[in-house]
Amino acid sequence: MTRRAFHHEPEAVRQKDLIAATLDSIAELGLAGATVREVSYRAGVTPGLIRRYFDNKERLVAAAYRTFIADLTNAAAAGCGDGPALSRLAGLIRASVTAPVADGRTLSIWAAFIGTVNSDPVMAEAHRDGYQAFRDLIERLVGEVMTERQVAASPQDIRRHAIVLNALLDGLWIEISMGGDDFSRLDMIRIALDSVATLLGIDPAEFRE
Amino acid sequence: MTRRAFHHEPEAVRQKDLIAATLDSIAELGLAGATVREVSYRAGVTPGLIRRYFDNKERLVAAAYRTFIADLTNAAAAGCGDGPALSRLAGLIRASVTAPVADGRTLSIWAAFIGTVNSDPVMAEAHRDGYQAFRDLIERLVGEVMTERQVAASPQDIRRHAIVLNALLDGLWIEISMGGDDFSRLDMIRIALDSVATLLGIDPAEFRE
DNA sequence: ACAGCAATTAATCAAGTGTATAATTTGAAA
DNA sequence: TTTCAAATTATACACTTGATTAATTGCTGT
Repeated sequence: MTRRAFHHEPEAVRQKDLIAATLDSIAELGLAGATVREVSYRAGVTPGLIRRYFDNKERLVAAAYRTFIADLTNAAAAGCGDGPALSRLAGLIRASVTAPVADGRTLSIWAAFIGTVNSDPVMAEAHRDGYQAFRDLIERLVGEVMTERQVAASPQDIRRHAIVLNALLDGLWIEISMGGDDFSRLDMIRIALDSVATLLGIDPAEFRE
Repeated sequence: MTRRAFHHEPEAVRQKDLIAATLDSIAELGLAGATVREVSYRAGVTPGLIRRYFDNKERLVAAAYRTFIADLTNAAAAGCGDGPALSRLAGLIRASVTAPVADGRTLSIWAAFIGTVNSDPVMAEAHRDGYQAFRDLIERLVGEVMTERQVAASPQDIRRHAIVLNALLDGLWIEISMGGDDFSRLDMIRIALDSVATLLGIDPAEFRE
């Protein structure tokens, strides 16, 4: 009997593949379905190999969470581009309510992770690190919009606006991603843009590009 | 050797206790920690007993989800009371951003469940049933507010407002429940009320009771 | 008081889990 | 071509999981 053929891969590639397989497993089978065997099978390797690249399964899952949150934040931020702050904000909003940021797969993975944060200190740390980034991004953007429009706004005002905007975007993202209602007939991008404009005291007409 | 003493309980009581134990386990240990043994231990019974009241562990978890969502919706709706639609809406908002609706335990359970909806058809059904209730509640309330204020609003307008309001409340609920930032210095109730008022085109001053 | 049934426990099982380790293969260096 | 460390596989182990079943207990009606 002969062993299955294999070939060496750089550490970075194997880690990336294992993390991708982990996220796929979680999305399709839930967190409970992301077993060592399932993940290794999807990554095209043998279960034992995982432990060469990650100390624990726990570490693998935590690494997958970090990657996931970073990718998600980047995907949202990628909608910003450059230009005036107002149009960057519009880009962020548009990206937040459309795929690939807003879709069922993303929500499933996110929820599975959030559900563990309370009981798993390792996950809690990974969470705290990654989640602040999005909040900071929005707060900075709101501040720039205010100065750009020469609106006097105290740091407290900006912070309040950022909290509310972040909440609205999170909520819209969840509603769209869950897909319970059919939003097909609705232009969710316009709804999001108009709502944000209203909250910031901006004429919605200025906000549509 | 003697067996442990026990006493009979009505079916409804045992089911309620088992569901409560399930939710406690999920909140404190995550969904993976809600094992048959852990749940039965917390409920003060033996693992085998679960199967007399629930066909599967899957059914138990799904039943726990139904109970959880129903209680959550009721807790939020309980803030409404009666009176003018505007003050009922304010009550709903206040309840949504304060404990026990908005707290870490609730969020953990919610997220754990949502993370399974995509991969578990039984959970998906339980989800779809329960989640519509909150949306309908908000939509009805928005409609009543509009007629009360004699503002002309088409069903589409009301629906749009309900979607946005629901998203904002969901998002604020999540942010507060996650507790990453310290909102201790901020009056989140006022922030929520002001934001909703702005979105509905109502003078925020009218909204504070 | 007691008979009988339903409720509950205790013990067990097969399957699946994460982990550990020895045996094997690969690929690059000499 | 040969060598040899590193990467990968295969196998095994101890443990936990959900489920099953027989034995026992509590309770209610008579």
